[in-house]
Amino acid sequence: MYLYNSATHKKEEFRTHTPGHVEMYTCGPTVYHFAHIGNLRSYIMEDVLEKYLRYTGYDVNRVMNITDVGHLSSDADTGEDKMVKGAKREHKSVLEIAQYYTDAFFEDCRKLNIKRPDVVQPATGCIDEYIKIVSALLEKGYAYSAGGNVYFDSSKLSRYYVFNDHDEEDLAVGVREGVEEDTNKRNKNDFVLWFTKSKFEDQALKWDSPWGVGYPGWHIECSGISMKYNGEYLDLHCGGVDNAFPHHTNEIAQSESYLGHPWCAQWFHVHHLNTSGGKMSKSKGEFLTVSLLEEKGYDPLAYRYFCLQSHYRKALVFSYENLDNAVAAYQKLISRIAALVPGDGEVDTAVFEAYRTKFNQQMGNDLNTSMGVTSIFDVLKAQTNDATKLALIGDFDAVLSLGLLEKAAAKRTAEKTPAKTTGGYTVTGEGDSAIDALVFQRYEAKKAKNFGEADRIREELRAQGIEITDTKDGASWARA
RNA sequence: GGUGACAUAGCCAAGUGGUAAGGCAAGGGUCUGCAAAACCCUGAUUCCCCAGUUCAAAUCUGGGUGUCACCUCCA
Repeated sequence: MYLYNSATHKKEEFRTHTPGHVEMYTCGPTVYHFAHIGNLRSYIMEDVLEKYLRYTGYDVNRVMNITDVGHLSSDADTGEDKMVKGAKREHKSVLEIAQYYTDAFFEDCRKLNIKRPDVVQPATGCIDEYIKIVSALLEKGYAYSAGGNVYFDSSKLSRYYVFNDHDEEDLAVGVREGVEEDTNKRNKNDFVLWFTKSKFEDQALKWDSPWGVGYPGWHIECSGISMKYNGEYLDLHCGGVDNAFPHHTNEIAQSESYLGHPWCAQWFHVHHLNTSGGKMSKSKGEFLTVSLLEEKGYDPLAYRYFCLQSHYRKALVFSYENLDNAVAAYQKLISRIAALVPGDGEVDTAVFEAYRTKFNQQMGNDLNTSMGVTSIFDVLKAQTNDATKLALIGDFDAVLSLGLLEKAAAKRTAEKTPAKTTGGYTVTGEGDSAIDALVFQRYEAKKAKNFGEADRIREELRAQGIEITDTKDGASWARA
C-alpha cells in the first residue's frame, strides 16, 4: 500500500522491518475527561488503517498507551490539576478517575466499532521502563540534571526537527498563554525526562527514582511503552497532527539517542475535526461526545460514516447539517443493502475478485476511505447477483466496520416478520397486535374512501414514532 | 514572526498531464387517494487568483490570496 509519511512529506510504499509483520503504535487518550468526537476521529481512522493492514495479510501488533500521568499536571489552562480536581470532586483517587475515563473511552470505541488494540498500557504501569531509558540517556550524555529535574539535551542531535523545518531562532517560546519558560533548560527545545521539582506541587502520583521522588516527563511514556511492547524497531506510529511537534519530535529524539539506530520509519498523522471556528478542543468549550450524539438520536456508526466519507489528511468540518447529510446517506445505504436477498445464487468469484481488487487499490492509495465507501455503491450497482454483492459488502466492511450487514439484516427482520394477514391484507411489523389493528383500521378507512380517517390514524402512529409504508399487498410499519 | 497542511457544485468528496467519478441535499418524473419508500432524469464550459511550461494542466513550475494547525494541555 501507499501511505503518506509525515517524516518524509511524501506518499511512499509501505514497508516494514520484518516482512509481513507490522509493529504499530498509537498515542492513546489522556484520561482526565471524556473523549470528544474529534479525538475519536483519529481513533476511527487509525482503526481503519489497522484493519486494512490485516485485510491485506499483515500480521499486526498494535500498542496503545493510556496517559494517566505525565502531562496531566501540565494541563494548566487555569493553573490547576484537572485530574486532582476531578478526583476531589468525585471523592475518588486519581487512579480511580483514570480508570473511570479509560472505561468510558473504550465504551465509546465499542460503539464506534473501533477494535481494542492488542496491547493497552497505562503510563503508570511502566515506571521502571522510563527510569531505565532516562538512566541510559544520562550515561550516554544526551541528558543532564538541572534544578532537580532531568532534561534531554536537544543540542546533542544533528537533526532534531523531523516533521518540519523549524529554525530554533524562530521558535517562539511561550506563545500560548500560561506557559512559562523553564530557566533550567540549556536549549529552547530541551524537554523534561523526569521531574522531581515542578510548579505543580500537588502532583498526586510520585515514584522513587535515582534522581529523587518524582514523576516521568510528558514524552518518555510513549517511547518507553512502545519499546517494551513493539521492540526496538517500530514500523508505524500514529497520532493526531497536533502531536507531531513537539511530542513526536521528542519521542524520536529520545528513542533514537537511546537505541543508537533509527527507530520508526513511518508516521501517520490524522488531521483535525473542526467546528466552523477552528478545531474542536476541550479548552474551547465546544466539546461533543458520543453519548451526547446518542442523546440527540444519532447512531454512533453514522458518525463513523461521516468520518470515512472524508480523508484523514484533511481537516473535516463538523456541523449538524453535515452530520445529518451523513446520517441520510448511511440510512439509505443500509436500506439498499437490506433490499438485497441473501442466498440469491452462488457467489460469482470472478466478479468478487474484480471488485475486491478495486477496493483494495483505493484503500491502498493513502487510505482513501472516501473511495472505499464509493466502492460499496459500485457493488450495489454491479451486474451480478445479490449473494455476490452481500459477500463483497461483508468483505469491505471488515475494514470499514460500518455494521452494514448486521444493520441490513436487522432491518430485513423488522420489516418482514412477523406478518399478520387479515382478509388478504398483510401487515408486517414488530408483532404488536394493537398497532397491527390500527394499521388494519386505516386500511378499512382507505377502502371506504374515508381518507381523512386514514390520515388521522397515520398521524396518530407517527406521533408514537411509528412510520407506515404501504406495500404491494398490505402495509408495513417500523419504529423510526 | 516561523513552520506545515489544505483550497474541486449547497454539503462530503474522487481525481497524480489527455479533456470534471460517487454520495447527500435540491428540482422534475413514474408509482400513490395523498404520502413515504423505491426507481428514472437534471446538474461544475469548469476545479481560489495570476503568470509560465506543454499539442494538451484541476493535475507540473513560479508568484499571490484564503482557511486551518503547530511553535512545550490538546487527536
